[in-house]
Amino acid sequence: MSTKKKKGEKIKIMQVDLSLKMEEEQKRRGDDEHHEEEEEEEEIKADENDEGSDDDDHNVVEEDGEKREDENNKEGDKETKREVGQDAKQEKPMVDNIVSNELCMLQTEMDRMKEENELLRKAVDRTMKDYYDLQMKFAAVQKADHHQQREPRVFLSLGGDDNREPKRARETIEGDHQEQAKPLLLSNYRGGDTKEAKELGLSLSLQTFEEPHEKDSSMKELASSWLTLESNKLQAAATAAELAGITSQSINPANRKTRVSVRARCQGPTMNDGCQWRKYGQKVAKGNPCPRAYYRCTVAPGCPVRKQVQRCLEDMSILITTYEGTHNHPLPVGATAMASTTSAGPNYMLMSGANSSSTSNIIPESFSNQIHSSYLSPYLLNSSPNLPTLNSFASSPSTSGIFDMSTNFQTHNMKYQWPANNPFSSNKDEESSKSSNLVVKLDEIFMHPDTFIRH
DNA sequence: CGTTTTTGACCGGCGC
DNA sequence: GCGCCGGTCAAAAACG
Ligand SMILES: [Zn+2]
Repeated sequence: MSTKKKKGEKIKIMQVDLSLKMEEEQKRRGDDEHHEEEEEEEEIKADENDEGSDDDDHNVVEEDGEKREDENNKEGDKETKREVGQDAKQEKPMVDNIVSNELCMLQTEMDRMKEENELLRKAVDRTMKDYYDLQMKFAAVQKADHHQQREPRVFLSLGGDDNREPKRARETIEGDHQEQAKPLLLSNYRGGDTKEAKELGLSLSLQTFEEPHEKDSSMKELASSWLTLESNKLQAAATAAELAGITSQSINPANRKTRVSVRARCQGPTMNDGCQWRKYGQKVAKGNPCPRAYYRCTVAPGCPVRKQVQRCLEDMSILITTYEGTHNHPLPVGATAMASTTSAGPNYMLMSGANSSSTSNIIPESFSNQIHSSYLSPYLLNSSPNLPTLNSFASSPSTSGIFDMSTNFQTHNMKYQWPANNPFSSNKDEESSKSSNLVVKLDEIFMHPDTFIRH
């Protein structure tokens, strides 16, 4: 394959590193007011996770609800304030003064916070806009000089062979990411040395292969982007991407192949992404003792989408799944976002800076096993499907931050063991609980992670 | 009995 | 041209 790519096909890898610090910052500040109260609950939950880790669904649902409440809290502030005020009035005169003083202070404080919050929010919006503009420009530039690759890197998403060179590249590149990702989300992150930090991401990579003769035409339409949004927006984004992908499909039927490779911790032979697949072949790859399995989408008769699944040879618990092509049909309800990722290909290319080829995309097992993406989910549709802007749920380091399910890494001894129950230690769970909340925002797309990948 | 998996044959690209 | 290799086909087997 590698040879193929080198020669016959041109691969453009565009990497946009989006860290959106602003957003994160804002988020943190904005949410802190509420999180402080909830942190305890979260931790408790984390503990629960420790013991019975298999009730992912359950937890997710709960946490999801929680999360929404959390979001609502901002609006609820006013009410809260008033209520407090009323309460104060009912207090005895003695205390009254003190209380009212405190109240005033608190109120002013709150107002201040609100203002700040708004400012930050605006900042975020601005940033997003800017980013989008940049993205567009980038696309334009890409158009213009697609012959001179900016950061052309050839990588393969699968196969033992491609782990060599790309790996280096990834490491260097990811070095940057880590530094960003770490501060961003993992404030409590402790495990980290570089290697581990690498895993921070749930990054998804997409490659576009252009048929030689189609280079020019297809190139024009291609824009690769990484975007990160607030996690709840991610859904919308994903959906948008899906929809976009589908529509564009009809217009522009797969004249280019997209590839998405996903790494997930998964014990089963394949991860259940909600799509229907028929196995049509199996081969042992050269460098890897583990056989590679080839599947074809059977959801619709003529669907060209294929996927290949192979265990990572470095860590057998990791399953590398590479999706290729674009579905010619809507995905079934309950299909994984991953499975649909390819549909985003035509419009948005996601590239993991880290270049997927080797390690960038890792999704916790539970995650990979039960992600529903709900194509056409009402929730998703609500969120604002038309933003042209968007992002891919599966993108970059920043996203990875968002999904940050990666935080935890432990010893290296856990190869081959990915216990049904949470194998990891407590502090990790702390983190995971937090991240799970984040993840939950993506609810239908991602599920609460119970295991994590480390490398 | 229809569908999926298994598995060796087959094919095309590529390097030598 | 030959052999290697990744990928696919398809007949047979397994499955439900
Ligand atoms: Zn399909």
